[in-house]
Amino acid sequence: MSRQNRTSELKNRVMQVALTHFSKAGIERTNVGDILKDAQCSVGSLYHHFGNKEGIAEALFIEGIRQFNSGLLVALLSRRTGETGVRAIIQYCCQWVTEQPALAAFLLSREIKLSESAKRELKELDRAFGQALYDWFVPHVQKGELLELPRSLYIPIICGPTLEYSRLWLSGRNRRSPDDVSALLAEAAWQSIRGDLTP
Amino acid sequence: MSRQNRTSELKNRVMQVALTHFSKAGIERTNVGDILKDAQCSVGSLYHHFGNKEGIAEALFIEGIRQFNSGLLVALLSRRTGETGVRAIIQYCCQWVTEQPALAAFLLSREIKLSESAKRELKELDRAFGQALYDWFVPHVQKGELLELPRSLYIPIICGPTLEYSRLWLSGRNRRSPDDVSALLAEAAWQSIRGDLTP
DNA sequence: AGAATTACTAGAATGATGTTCTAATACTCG
DNA sequence: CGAGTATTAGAACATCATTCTAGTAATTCT
Repeated sequence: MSRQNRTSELKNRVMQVALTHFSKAGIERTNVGDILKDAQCSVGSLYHHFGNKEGIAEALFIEGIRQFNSGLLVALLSRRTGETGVRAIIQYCCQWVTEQPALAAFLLSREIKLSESAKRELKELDRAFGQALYDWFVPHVQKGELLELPRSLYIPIICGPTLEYSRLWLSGRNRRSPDDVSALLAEAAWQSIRGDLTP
Repeated sequence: MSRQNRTSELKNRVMQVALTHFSKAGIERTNVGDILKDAQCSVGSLYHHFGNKEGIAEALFIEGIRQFNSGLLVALLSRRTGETGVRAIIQYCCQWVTEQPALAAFLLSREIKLSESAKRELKELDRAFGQALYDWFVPHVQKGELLELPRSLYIPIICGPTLEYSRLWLSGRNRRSPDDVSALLAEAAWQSIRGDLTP
């Protein structure tokens, strides 16, 4: 196997192992030694590839956001009405959280203090994602299918309940998975954002 | 001054100082030494009163939840209709977050890994709070003013958007404070939870 | 009041653990 | 092949969180 392949396998292994630990015990409480042992990685390699412990968390975080965003856009962009779009967003979120609880718990916990460079990278991801969403929304808002709101409110209003429910479920406080209640959450999201001129 | 008073002053001082640091840098990244210095407290005292660093966080967390819950109940319990109650909840949340951003940021970040005893204490707080809310809700649901939903969905649906918006604001990503947009959030909450038989 | 107990304070010493450093190894490309 | 670069390895180091031992001051008991 080429060096490139071995290296990228090592990095993936480290990230997987780290995710398991982080989502179980949080970043602070998982110690580097355990990651090294479980991923069969040396101190030197780890610090060469990730810089420090938070570097692993950053890589996981950015990768997770990237994956979530792109999946959401796929689910959304083919929808032709405000209502089907909003419902698709909620369904996607519920399914995503339910299917990868560890990654979801990690992304939803605000435990990571990002470095400046990670912040920049994430800001750019956010900007592009927000723009893509916005572009999808505008025509439906203009038609009156969806409420006109300050731009920064769309995501909280539509996704807030789902994210909050997900946090509760992930922390073990609710029995039914987000996927189990996605229809109710979708209905609530739709009612809160529908415009006056719904077809 | 009596010893009791001096001691409780010290504990408050430590908690205030710790909150400042925690909300600025997170629990992991604030070091005990700084808290000791800023609060003029000795190592021995701190560990005597709080057990360890997380102990301070726990005390802050529980105290914050207690304060938030009781204020919310005061705001809610005097309302006589589903609509005014729901709007009061949102307004209270927005105001609370806007007025004490440091405490809000700390409570909304899921950084704390609670000890078993703290978990128990918090669970009891949660139970009592949930019960009080539920008791207020039931009659309005029965009248058809509010939707009938699984119990675990009321809080996420009503408060989700507000909490999500608050998180974004607290992390510096939105200019307008929750209090500035509370009317919009209240309207969204109301639309998502109103029943079919609204008076 | 005086003695005994308890609550609290103090800071030096310890230990765990994240990170750096130096050196060695293996791959790649000219 | 040989020079340069990416990667690996683990010992050494540095930084804290925490523990320990000893002391002081308040409170309770007799």
